[in-house]
Amino acid sequence: MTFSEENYLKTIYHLTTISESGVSTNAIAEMMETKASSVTDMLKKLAEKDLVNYKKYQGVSLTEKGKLNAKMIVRKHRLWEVFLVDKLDFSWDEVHDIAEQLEHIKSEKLINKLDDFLGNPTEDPHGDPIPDANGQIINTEKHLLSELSENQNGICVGVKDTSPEFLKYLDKQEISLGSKIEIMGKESFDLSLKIKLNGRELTISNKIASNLFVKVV
Amino acid sequence: MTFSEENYLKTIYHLTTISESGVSTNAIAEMMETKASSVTDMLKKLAEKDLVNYKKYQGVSLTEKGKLNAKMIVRKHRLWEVFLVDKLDFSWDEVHDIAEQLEHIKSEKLINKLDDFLGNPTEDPHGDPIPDANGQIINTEKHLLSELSENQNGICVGVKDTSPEFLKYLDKQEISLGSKIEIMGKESFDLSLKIKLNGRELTISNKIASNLFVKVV
DNA sequence: ATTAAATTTTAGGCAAATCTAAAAAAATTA
DNA sequence: TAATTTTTTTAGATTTGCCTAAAATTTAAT
Repeated sequence: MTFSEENYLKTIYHLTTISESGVSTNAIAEMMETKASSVTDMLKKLAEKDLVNYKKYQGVSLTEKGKLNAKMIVRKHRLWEVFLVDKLDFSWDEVHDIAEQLEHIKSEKLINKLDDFLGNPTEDPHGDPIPDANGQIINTEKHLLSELSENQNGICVGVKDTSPEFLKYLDKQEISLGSKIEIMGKESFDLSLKIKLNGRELTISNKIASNLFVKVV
Repeated sequence: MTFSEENYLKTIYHLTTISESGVSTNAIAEMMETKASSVTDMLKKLAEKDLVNYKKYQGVSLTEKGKLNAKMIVRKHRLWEVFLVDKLDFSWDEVHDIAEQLEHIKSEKLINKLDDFLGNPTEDPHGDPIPDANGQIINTEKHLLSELSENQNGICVGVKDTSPEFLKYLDKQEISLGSKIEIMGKESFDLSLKIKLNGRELTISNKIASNLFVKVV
């Protein structure tokens, strides 16, 4: 499989997990910052290889084969991210672009040895699940912090927005995966939250709270 | 720089270190298992980018810029090999093909952090020197084991032939980097050597001895 | 010094992945 | 439902990297 084919597969996979239904040509084009006509070309090629179900004008979905391939790419991407953060001491806002390259390295043995070396992690530095060697994914129940009500407690398990800007903000506030968050109060006017984090009280906007995933405890 | 350009640069670099003089189109084609006409095409492109000095029918050499680029690719290749062997527990005959892919990952920060993580090694698992971040190479004086005479001692510092077959043979004989080798005797008929290795005596052919680099002690 | 052989380059083509512009189909709206 | 808008596909070019076959150049041999 070429890099380009892998990138299309990954994009279709991500779009499917967001909306479940068939994926449109335009949605793919937009996410990949390419033209719809280029997408059509590639979809034909992927259909030829039995990686997607494609019918003209009808949108596209992954076949089982395609889904497994996509999961393996996601697996590689997220394992490399763990490597970069845990072993090479990158911060979580820096790793995406490098992992984007590393995810295309072809060697099953490599990725499985890397998995062991990292201690078989189940989540990447952003809290997203890492598929195992068979494509199995363990999903921890997660909620947006903004959905919790007063006096509920959560542990930060992931982010919705993964942009460097947001991640840097979190670093500044010392919010990271595993942080324990208590909802002290919710301002009904703007939905901002007063929370207790690492023993310290602070206020965060609804925009922040709706991009933080927590596990309710 | 594309993968293909990087591969050409690396090939020219390796051919230059072997023979010093200008590199011929055919030599490149042979090493890369491609056609001479393809090489010509690429040489024009590299010359355009000021990475090689190229005159029709006159062979090619690297510019300073080209040489530095090539060294950085070699640096990446060899650091990744160290990672694979030291951290992921690959054996030295398995790492070449994977490193061949990893060497094209683009991120200076990544490679320098990897370098630190590995403890700034100066040699790869085959004993070949690793250029530093500035392209500087520390060359240890090395000789072929076959060039030593009776009663001289050496420490294995590298291999000339890096084929999996040869490397597996060495593993079987328990010869690795750092092994101390004493020349007990040399058979004038076939130039085979009787050596002492890790306290144990064994006989090796001239073919083996002329593919093992040692540091004389 | 010619001729023959080997090397290298040019010319023309092909496949992958992209693009623009135009045509076709589907969805939306009046 | 008919017209309009949006989405999607097709048609035709372009670029990169490769190929084959033929021409040009250099090297070697007689």
